[in-house]
Amino acid sequence: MKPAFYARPVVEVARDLIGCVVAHDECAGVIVETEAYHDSEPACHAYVGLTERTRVLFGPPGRAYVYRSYGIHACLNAVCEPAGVGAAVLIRALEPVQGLDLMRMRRGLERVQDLCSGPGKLTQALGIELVDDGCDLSRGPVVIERRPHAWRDTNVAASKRIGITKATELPWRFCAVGSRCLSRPALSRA
DNA sequence: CATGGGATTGACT
DNA sequence: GTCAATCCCATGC
Repeated sequence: MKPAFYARPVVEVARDLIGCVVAHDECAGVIVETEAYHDSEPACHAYVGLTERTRVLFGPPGRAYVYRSYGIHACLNAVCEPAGVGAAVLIRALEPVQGLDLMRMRRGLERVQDLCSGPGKLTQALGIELVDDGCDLSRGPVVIERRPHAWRDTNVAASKRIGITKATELPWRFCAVGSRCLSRPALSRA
């Protein structure tokens, strides 16, 4: 999608990205899980202000923000809101739709539900790495495309974000209800 | 320049 | 359920 899609409140974009398609290097999957992050809350990398790492986060919307997690995994985000605001949507899980065998090779696993059911898994499956940080999501190499017709009316559930220690109460995680490719079930306990 | 902490995953008890 | 792997980056001396 074009930058205008991302130049809106990050929580809205996180919900609207469910059902859209991420594509890179002959592989593609439908987004079934996202989380919103905003520089006003301490779980967001941009909370510390403008640094070399957060430069892309504070830049124009519609770019990829890719960072290394736990020294091992790469995680993919879509930068949102106008330039000057540090906000992004973390892509947490996909349902694979193209390039399944290449994904299996990169992951070393066979089952479809093991290929992209987590933020570190999907970047490995699609071959997304830190070199993709800052790339234009409407031009590539990493591309996000609008929802296929079959995903037009997907039911979306909101819940608390996963794996963070700060601002844990915000209901900024969004899941496609019923998907078998989520990193964790959609409904968190109470 | 040294240090500590992750927006995680997979293997193991 | 627990825990190590591993590197980037922000912070503090």
